[in-house]
Amino acid sequence: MSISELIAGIPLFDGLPQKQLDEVADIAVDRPFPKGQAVFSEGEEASGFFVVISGQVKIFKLSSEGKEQILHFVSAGESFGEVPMFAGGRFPANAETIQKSRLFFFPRTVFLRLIKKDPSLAMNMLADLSKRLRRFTRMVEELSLKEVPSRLAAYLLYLSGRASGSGELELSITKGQLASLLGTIPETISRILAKMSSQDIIHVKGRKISILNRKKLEELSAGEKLAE
Amino acid sequence: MSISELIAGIPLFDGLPQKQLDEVADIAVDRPFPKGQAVFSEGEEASGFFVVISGQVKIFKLSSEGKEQILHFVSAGESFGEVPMFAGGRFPANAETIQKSRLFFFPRTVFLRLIKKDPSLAMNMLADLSKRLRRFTRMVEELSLKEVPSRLAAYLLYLSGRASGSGELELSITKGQLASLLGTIPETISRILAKMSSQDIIHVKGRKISILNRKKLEELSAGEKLAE
DNA sequence: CGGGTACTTGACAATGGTCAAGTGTGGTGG
DNA sequence: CCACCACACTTGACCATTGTCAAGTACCCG
Repeated sequence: MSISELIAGIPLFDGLPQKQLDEVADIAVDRPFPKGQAVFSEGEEASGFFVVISGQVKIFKLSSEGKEQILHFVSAGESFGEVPMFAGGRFPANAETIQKSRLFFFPRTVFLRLIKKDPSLAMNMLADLSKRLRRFTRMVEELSLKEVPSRLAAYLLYLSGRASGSGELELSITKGQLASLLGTIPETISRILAKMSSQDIIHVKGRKISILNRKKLEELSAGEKLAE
Repeated sequence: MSISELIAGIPLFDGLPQKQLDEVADIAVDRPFPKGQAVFSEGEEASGFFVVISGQVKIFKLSSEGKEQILHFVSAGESFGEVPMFAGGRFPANAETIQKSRLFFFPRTVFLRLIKKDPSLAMNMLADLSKRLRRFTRMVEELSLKEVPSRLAAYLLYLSGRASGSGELELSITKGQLASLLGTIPETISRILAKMSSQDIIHVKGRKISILNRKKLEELSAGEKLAE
């Protein structure tokens, strides 16, 4: 598949005229990454941003003691690292591949020129950043207003929403990473999954989870307490 | 002061040519609000966004039990409610004045037209949204990786940074609101301030706080524990 | 001066993190 | 093909942090 075709398939560039797409394709730098490699680190000078063509990248913050809070996972078609392009300066978080990945890198200055010329590209980026702000809004809400069982329930419902079929879903990440995404630790996830299992709300088999009682999950996600 | 002059003083519109400024001024709706009035609520259909001309607005989320997490305070010159303009749909949080305020309202469709025509306005909005994303990133980090004394220390340092003179600062909000901004409750704030006082790190007199030991505060903000 | 709100303080409970000691399980090399 | 190792995961005991509830004090505004 040519670079041009790949670019055309990226939501961020959706709806752009062919001429613009070609210009974008011209400045893309194709970069392969092995699994588990840092793409950039917090505080590093930002010279551009990335789009995931294949694979998966995690964006995270580290505490002084090394505990990590995952902000989100970036999958094929999604971009990351644009914030410093507009806000200026440095990356506000760390990025690391969790699978063998292929990324396109877009140098800052060249890309800025494109945006300044093309309002529709700017509109796409505005929509993208706005959606991300909304996700963060929800994330802050969940971290501060909900306890872990609620967050986990919400996440399972979210996964099942975009999964195939009924209540069968498979985690694409380890439970440790799930814990970090929900702002907690693997032990807590283990305990809560065990509790949910024993109450026949879900059934867990390795990384496969089936939802047995969706209504109960929804109640939990809305703030109801998980019984002992 | 004319609407035009007020518009010209808003950072979001900084650097726009006079012609654009006039167009923006033409669509602004001048709206006064008394103290403590809702501007919009979460989930409401968004028909535009707001800029604070004077006064102060709090943006917050509510849990199912009514506990509130303040996302930020918006002061003169700053805007809020733009997310649904680009992401579509509804407001992701609540907005309420905490002082008698004067707001300008910009209807969505008209403003979108302006942006689509003018890349420099789009660039300003991109910079604005990016800065906000960065603040949220830090907020998520603090909520999940730091304990309350660290968050409070960081906030005091942040205030003293933008305050006049040395270590003298005055809270512009109640301690209850401060608690909600830091993702906790007034009692906890009380206790930690008392502890910091007794260790001569700060001195508290009503809403006036003096920093006596900045180094210690910086250590706390970096994750060090507050002694008993 | 009164009344409401903000704030403080104490006793208590619980959520969830830490530490430690396991139990799988998948992948690699012998 | 199997043994072994590393790593993910589980489970238990413990405890720190922080939220809840209750009561009382200070303070501002009319």
